[in-house]
Amino acid sequence: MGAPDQTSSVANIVRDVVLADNGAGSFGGRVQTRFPPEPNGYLHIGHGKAIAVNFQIAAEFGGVCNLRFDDTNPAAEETSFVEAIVDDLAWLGFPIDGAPLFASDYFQQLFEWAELLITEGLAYVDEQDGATISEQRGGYGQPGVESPHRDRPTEESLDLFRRMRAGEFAAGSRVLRARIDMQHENMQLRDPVMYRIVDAPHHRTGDVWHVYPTYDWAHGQSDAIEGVTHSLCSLEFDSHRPLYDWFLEHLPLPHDQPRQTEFARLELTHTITSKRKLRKLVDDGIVDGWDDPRMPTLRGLRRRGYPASAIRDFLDFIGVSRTNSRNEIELLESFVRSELNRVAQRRMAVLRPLRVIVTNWPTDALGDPVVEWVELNNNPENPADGTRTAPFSGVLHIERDDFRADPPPKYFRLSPGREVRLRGAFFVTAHDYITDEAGEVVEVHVTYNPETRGGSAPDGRKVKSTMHWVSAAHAVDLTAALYDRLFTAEVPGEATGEVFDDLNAESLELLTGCKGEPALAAVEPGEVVQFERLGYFAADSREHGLFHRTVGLRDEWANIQKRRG
RNA sequence: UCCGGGGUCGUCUAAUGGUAGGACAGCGGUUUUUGGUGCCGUUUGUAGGGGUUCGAGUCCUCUCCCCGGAGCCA
Repeated sequence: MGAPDQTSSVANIVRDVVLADNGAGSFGGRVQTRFPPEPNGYLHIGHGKAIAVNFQIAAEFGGVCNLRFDDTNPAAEETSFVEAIVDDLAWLGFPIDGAPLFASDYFQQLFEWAELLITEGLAYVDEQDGATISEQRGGYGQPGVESPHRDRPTEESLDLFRRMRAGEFAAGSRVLRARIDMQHENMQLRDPVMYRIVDAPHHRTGDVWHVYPTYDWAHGQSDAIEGVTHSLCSLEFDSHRPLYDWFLEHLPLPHDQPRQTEFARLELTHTITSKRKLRKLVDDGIVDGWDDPRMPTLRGLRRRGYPASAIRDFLDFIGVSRTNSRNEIELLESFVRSELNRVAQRRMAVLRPLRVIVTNWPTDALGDPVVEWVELNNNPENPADGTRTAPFSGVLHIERDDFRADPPPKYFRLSPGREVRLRGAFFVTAHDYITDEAGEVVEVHVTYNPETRGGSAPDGRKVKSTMHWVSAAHAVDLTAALYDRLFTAEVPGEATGEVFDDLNAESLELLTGCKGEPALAAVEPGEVVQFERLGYFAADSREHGLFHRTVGLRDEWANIQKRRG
């Protein structure tokens, strides 16, 4: 028996509600959900959770999940976002069936239902300005004040509302309000606005409409029109639920009345999930765009080299609850590492080269160092990935960190007198090194042992360290852009945006002069390789020779150093 | 201030009123031609006080703390 399975594909809170409904015979046992983004930006990791929950709960209960764009505010919405969202959904692994749905397709129905509410005395046109309405709403524990237009004849409201639609009035001059209860303890029920006049053209309906429904008036109604049974949303809509229900209870619905259930949204440490802030990064040119590998957008993560399957596994694992929480980015990274460890090809590269001369390496008739090709595993985790060969010669580069003239305790890499293995090649022993005026080591001299070709000694003796290397004459220069956790910094500033404001182009850490073995040419755009001992890097899908750090490797030596202070 | 929602290891998340478990993070080993991977072990938790019960994370009660709500945003 293994460990109990705690990675339920659908979280308890949501499943329990569905199960209870099914048990009670609600919705005739039918389950239908929807993912309702507003097309005013790109999807990010936070949306991923909503996507996973909605699509998976539908799948688990044999239902469908619609992609419906909540395009009720023409101000910031664009068709390009619609296309990108459909695309990102497919990449994440939740391709939609056919064309997406739009709240804007229901504008006419919504309008007619609004007329119905007016007729029944449940809605009225208010012509006070926003500030006045807001003031009259009162405050927490404070009474509200009824609008002077609240009791106007229904015929008058109907007439005004139709003229609002026709564009007779200026934006902001009139709104349609639900007539509920100005003394309600829940502010959402104090005569909420259903329609406002907006002059901007809509990305789909153009200038046909001059009034647009608010979220509250559009969302539940759209759910009802589509036959959604379970409308899953985040915690901040909790106080909207009574309003969601109120509207639906007063309408002649074509299906059973949908039920709204709230759960906590996904937050991650070191990660900005505010669309507003992400947009600012793009608008201010601090990042290249929405797909900049430093962005937590799905396309950013994609370009950074995060496998979609790893994101899905993570989303699946964290579950859903009503507890406000913030997951550690390390947990996501562990899923990324685990997938990449399985599939990523291994390559050798050095970021900060240190020249190594093999003093006893043979030369040919012309006096040039001999070149020998050695065989290396592409991925020890998967022998089926085969081997490759790399050229070895008398002048090499190793990582600067891999040599210490004066090694501290527990340092197993190269140092004077110490024998180490150069991966797949030979054992070498350092016997000398050269420093510059500043005392920096600039060159190390080693001797190799011809008996150890392939990396093992005939006498079976062990070495404590195996190091990666590249042949200086054969190495290719890469520009490895190491975007690490940028928008990031711990919580205090993150929530308020202070850290965000500190960001600038200089924050970018760019390392150049990276040397890599020729086999790198075989890396396809977008493909992720593991540079041994350095981490996982994604070859950029657009710019040749550019690599993004996907995620680092666990580094025990770094931990040892950290502990020593 | 009023209403609503929450509070289980450091972080997330489990536990028909019946042994508080898992993952990540940490720590210590071990294996290893990556200080990677794997494997083994291990530290740490029910916000607090009362109560009901043979037995409470779970039920009752009081207190404390956190989050959300007064857009013509979603």
